[in-house]
Amino acid sequence: MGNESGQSFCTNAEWMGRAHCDKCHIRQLMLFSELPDTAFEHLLAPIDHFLYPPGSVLYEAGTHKPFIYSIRRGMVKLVHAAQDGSNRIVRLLGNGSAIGLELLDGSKSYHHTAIAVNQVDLCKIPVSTVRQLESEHPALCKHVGKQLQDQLNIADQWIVALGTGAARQRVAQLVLVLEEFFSEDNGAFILLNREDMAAMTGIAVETVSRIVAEFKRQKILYRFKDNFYMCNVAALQELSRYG
Amino acid sequence: MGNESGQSFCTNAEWMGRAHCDKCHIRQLMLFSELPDTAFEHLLAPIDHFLYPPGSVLYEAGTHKPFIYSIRRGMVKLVHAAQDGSNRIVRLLGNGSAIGLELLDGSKSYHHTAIAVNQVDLCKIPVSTVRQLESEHPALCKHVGKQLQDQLNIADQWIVALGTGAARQRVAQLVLVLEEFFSEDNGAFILLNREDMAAMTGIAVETVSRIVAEFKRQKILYRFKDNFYMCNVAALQELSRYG
DNA sequence: GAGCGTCATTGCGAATTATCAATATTCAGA
DNA sequence: TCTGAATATTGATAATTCGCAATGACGCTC
Repeated sequence: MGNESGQSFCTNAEWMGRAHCDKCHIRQLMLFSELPDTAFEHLLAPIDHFLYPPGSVLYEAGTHKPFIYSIRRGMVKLVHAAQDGSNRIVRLLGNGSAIGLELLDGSKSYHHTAIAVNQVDLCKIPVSTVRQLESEHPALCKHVGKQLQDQLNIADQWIVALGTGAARQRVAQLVLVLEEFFSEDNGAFILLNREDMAAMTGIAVETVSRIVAEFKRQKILYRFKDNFYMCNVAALQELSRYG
Repeated sequence: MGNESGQSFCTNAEWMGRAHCDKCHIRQLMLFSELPDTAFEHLLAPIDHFLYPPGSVLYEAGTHKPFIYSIRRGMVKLVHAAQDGSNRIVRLLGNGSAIGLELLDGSKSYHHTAIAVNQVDLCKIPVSTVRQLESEHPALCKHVGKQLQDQLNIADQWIVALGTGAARQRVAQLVLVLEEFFSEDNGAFILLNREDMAAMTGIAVETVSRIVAEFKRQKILYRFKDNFYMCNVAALQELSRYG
């Protein structure tokens, strides 16, 4: 159960400039979808746009910087660190998700540590800006609510799929989650390292490795290119149900 | 892992009359806290007030009735039923929590089955009423967001505390959760039955029973009265960390 | 291409947990 | 108080999973 996670604390984020929300080509996916272009004309604090390399720590649990983040592209893991040094991945979020929303609800600090899994492209939004926009555009409040509801759905799925059943079932479910939410256009997805997979399912690293290796031998899971994999969805669904 | 759950579908709810939100003595705890008394003057659809006996099914996953529920008193479990007949308890909610909020986000049906654990006193609020109030009082939207954030926090805690570690640790955490969130004024709390405890932790019923019995022998957990128990919090915290 | 560090895989014995079956306890009614 | 049904506890054994250590695979640098 213990995974020490030697995640290096590199925050060599590359600043990509001020965000131009009014011209953002993916705004319909983001937190500010449906706000009028004019909403961004009088912002008191700037929204910055960053590119983080894999492994970057976006923020740490217990700290407080007055920013929330909207993920344009890439995968972020929300990690809960236990006192004994082990850590559990609570949630995996991708394109269009907003993180750090607990700050909007009055929380003094972030509830998790957020770490970039691959290269992450995001906008860093001051809490004050969100509040300003919320007061001028009450509709934004609904979008925040929608984000929360989405994350609640993901958390529930996590509990049900990754927290129930034997190890083989959980790993099968995990691969299905990766396939469903994080596959690229070509249908391939990043297979996380075994340590992360263990931290997501609550299973020992070696056990995860054994099961993944088994899936590979059975050709249920196979490498597509680099660290991208593809899988036999039907076979995994069968496994996830009946072991 | 398989628990068939012979939960009887009894919905012998006792109607307690129309709710008078403007005079509700616990409104500050509820979804409509901080709305002015006048907010309730022109409601198009009525808010009803019910008392449900233990075991009542408030609603079932996949169905849709246009109501959300605000729990005034009592404990409700949100259950996810798997195809194989087993079921997992995703969340336990009590006084002041609102359930069925997924309907506000456009979901066509409830995401879980909601079952009263003990006697539950709640208000049944038409979705249309919430929408009406939201449009007249944008502040309500924030309260819905707060409810969602609260539930997300609970779900995260569930993942971390009840989904990680060995069986003994999980059961210890579960008892601590019951103690923290559901103890009465006298500090005692209902110890759920073993089947429910198993469905919350993802552990076999017999294993849960063994561990609970062990706790009782060690006087870490002891009966206070009827089905109310008290526990040694420090000892359980120790156990939850180091097995 | 050799050397090196990191991560994945595998073997193996120990510890934990599931599962089936039997026994005890509790609780609601009669 | 007695009785039967539902729950809880316990025993025994099989299956799974853990945890440690060894080995293998891969990428990177020199």
